[in-house]
Order: sequence, then structure tokens, then C-alpha cells
Amino acid sequence: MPNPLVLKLENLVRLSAPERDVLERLTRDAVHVGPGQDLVREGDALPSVLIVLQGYACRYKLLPDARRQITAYLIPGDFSGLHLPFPDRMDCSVGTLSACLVARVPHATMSALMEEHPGIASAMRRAAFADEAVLNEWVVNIGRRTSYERLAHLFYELLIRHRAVGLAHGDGYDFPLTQADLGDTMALSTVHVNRTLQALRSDGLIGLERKRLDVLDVERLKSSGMFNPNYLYFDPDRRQTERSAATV
Amino acid sequence: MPNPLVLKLENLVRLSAPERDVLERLTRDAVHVGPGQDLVREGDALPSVLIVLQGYACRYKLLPDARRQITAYLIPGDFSGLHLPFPDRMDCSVGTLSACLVARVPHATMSALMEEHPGIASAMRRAAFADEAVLNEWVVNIGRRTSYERLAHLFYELLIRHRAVGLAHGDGYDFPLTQADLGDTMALSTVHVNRTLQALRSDGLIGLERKRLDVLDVERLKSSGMFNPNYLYFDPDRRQTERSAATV
DNA sequence: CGGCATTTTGACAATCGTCAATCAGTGTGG
DNA sequence: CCACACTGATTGACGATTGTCAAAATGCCG
Repeated sequence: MPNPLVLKLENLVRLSAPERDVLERLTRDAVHVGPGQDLVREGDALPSVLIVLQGYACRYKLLPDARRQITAYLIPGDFSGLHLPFPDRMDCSVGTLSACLVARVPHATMSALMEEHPGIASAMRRAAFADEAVLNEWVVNIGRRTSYERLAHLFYELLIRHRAVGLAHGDGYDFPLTQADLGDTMALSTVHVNRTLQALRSDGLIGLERKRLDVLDVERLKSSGMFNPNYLYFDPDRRQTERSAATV
Repeated sequence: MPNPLVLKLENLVRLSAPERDVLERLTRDAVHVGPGQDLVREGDALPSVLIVLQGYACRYKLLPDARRQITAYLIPGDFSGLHLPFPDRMDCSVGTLSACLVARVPHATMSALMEEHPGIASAMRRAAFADEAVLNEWVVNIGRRTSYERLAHLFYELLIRHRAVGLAHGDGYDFPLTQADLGDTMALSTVHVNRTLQALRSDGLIGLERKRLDVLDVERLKSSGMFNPNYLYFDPDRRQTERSAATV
């Protein structure tokens, strides 16, 4: 099975065979974690770099009254906590949403490796930066789009991200989250997520059953979410937009 | 007049006198830019590193139908676009909200400087990371807080950030934005911003007039926004929270 | 003073959240 | 194999927050 971290990075940088080897060894001893488990909690000391190899994890924060906001999904190939020994402790929590396979790489190991392999270092930093661009887009999504647009946007983004790591099956991908998780992601109530999903389904944009999401009309989903691939640095469509923007 | 970039970085790293000198020279030839001007537009090639020395700038995105979402404020000492020659072009725009004084540092200059002064390099990277933590918190703020909490949280955050660069006057600071700008920041309509500001005022939490914001009750503003300083790496209060968290 | 941007108000509508109940799916133990 | 429990999905009724529209008031600047 191809290594999702290698696949993710290869969208951003050309890796040499030895570099790929190093990355595969890095993620060799990963552990299975059940769903709904915290990998790190806000306030904890900085953990190792967490690399997700299977399943969905997320970064999230809790408010004192238990409102939860998920600020990022970590799908296979995504990692968290690259920034070396700064700051002193976590400003948010990381937890699993589904059963996951997760590698923990100590910071010392990671920095030694990045020193020895500048290509990997560069790739990892670019990936971290690309993830920040996703966060930025999520602000726009949550702040300025309707519930319908929001979910359309999210499902399209996830399609591209799954494709980038070879985990899309046609236009579909695994989606094992509950509607409550979706609500905490897109800042909607569970009930409203449910109603909006029904609208997306009855408009023929998506199918969602048995923990699998199928995009039934890729173009219409993309435009319904007002999706602009500008921010997805690993999306092949991005270059095309660039060219057309240059022409204007 | 003390250099806001130096002040900002000194919250994160101890700088040597020569390092401070280098930074001051770096920001010496800055240009004045009027309010409402774009410094870079989404899709443009990567510009120089932009360092704000006076005024409010912001990062923002526009949707096709002109909805706008501001995703970050750049106040004096803040910068944008540190990430070297990646990606190829901007995924969001940067513009001024008020009249600003802005330094543009070419990437070549910046990377040479960072190579020669690892202390500065480390400080700048930490600052960039700290800014990402702010973005993360904004997702929570916009997603999970009411309009009242949202504005309280923002005004408290800005107080801490202004203090960090020596620009708070007592518990007040410059705030030259319009209510429309505030709405595009916190994902509220202008009308609702107005109503919420009136509530904050009549509760005695803030005063806001003649482009100046005064926090009238710091503690109550902080708790109204459910403010947790965990994410503000330059907030002196942060360490205290850390200690008490460790005791629990 | 006149013009323009911004703030403020009021009335009304739409989106979205809450509450509470029901339905469906899954897994367990007898 | 079925009863049972539990989680998650779905529905309906209702209410609250927030947005929209439009107008009036205020403030700012030349």
C-alpha cells in the first residue's frame, strides 16, 4: 500500500528514492487508535509530530461550556506539530474522529531527519504551509457561506485532498464522521447539518451512506460551494486557474 | 519611536543589539499607503515580505458575489508572506484598512538575512507560527461564539496584541476600522455589528469613539469573550495559565 | 455649507438553533 | 435467532439570532 505521506509530499516537491525510503521508514511503526480518542490535549506539553496514515483525526478546541469547534481534518498523509520545540505547549487538542493509524515521530528524530534531507524538510514545510492555507479558507467558509455552500465546499475540498493521496475511489471517498462531527466542523447544529445534507442529496450533488461520500456531480458541487482551488497547493486544477488568471 | 517589529519579536526570543539593528535597518525605508488599498491581490505572484509598521492592514478573501471575509489583522509589527518562494502565487489578498506605513522586503534580502542571523530567523518563524495560532482561534471565534462574545474576544485579543508592541495606551488602543470592516472580520452584518457594539458599550465593557477603543472593564471583557490566552504566544498572562493548568 | 461615508434605527424576513420525539442501524448477550 | 441497548439519523414545532432593506441621523472633510 503506497505511503500517504509520500504521496502528499510528492504533490509539492519531487522526492528522490532514498527520500521516499526515509519517509516510509519514518512511518513504519505506527499505532492503531480507536475513534474519539485524544492524541494530545490543549495545554499539554508538545508531543511528537503526529502523522496520520489511516482514518480521520482533527484539531479542535473546546469552549468552557463544551461547545466544540474543529479547525482541521487530518486525513492520511496529514501531520500536526511540525514546528519544532516551540511553543512550549499545545494551544489546541488533536483527536481521532474515526479509528486511525498514527505515527508519532519525536521532534529530535524529525529535526535530525530534516537536517540530513533538505528535500524532505522543504516538502514538509510546504505541506505545513499548504495546511495553513486550508485553515484560512475554512475561516471564509464558516464566516461567509451558507450552510449549503459550506458543506458543498467541504465535500469538494475533501475530494481533492483524497485524490492527492490516492484515496479517492472515482469521485467518492471514505467519510466516517457523524453529523454531529460535521456540525462542529462547519459551525452548524446537528439538526441543520441533517437538513442541509438532505438538500445536497436531493439536488443530486452527493450521496452519503455507510460512511462513504460519493460526489455525484463534481462540477455542480464545486460551483455550489463557490470553490476556488487557489488555496489548495496540491490540486492539479490550480495551475489552470493560474493560467487563466494571468490571461485576464 | 521604538520599532514594532523588534518589540513583537522580543516577546518570543531575546534579540542581541546587532540583531535589533539589522531589523531596524530592514524597516527603515517603508512607504505610506492610504486606507483601503490592496498591497497584493489573490492570484498575484508572491510579493516581497510585507511588514506593517503603522496602521491596520488585513488579509482577506472575496467570494464571487462580493462577500468579503477578513482572515487576519496586521497591526504594527505583523508581517505577511514570510514563506519563501513557495507557493507560486497568493491564495488571498492583503490590503490596508487604515492609512499604513509598510515595509516591503524582497525575499532574497530576507532569506540572506535569515541565513546570517539565525536568531532573527527563529524569531520570525515563531512569530509566523504565533499568527497561525491566532487564525486558528478566529475559526473558533467565528464558528462557535455569539456576536457579543465574538466582538468581546476580538477586542480583548487586540488589547493584548497592542500591548505586546507597545501601542496600548492604558487599556485602550487605536481602532480606525468601520463597522463594515468589523462585520467582514467577525462574519456579521454591519447592522448587527452596530447593535452588538451598543450592547458592549451599555454593559460598560468598552468605549469606542473617534477611532479609539477603550476597554473599560478588562476582566469582564475577557470573560465575556471566554478568552483563553493559551493561543497568544506573546501574552504574559499565558505563563500563569500554564502553571495553574499544571497544578490541576 | 454641501456632499459623502458611516452610524444608527425600525420593521420585517430568513436562517439556523433548540427541544423533544421517533426511526433506523449496529452490536451484544441470552 | 431475537430482545435489548445504544448510537446516530430524521422529523416537526417553535424560538432566537442574525440578515436585509430602507430611511434617518451623525460626523467628517473639502
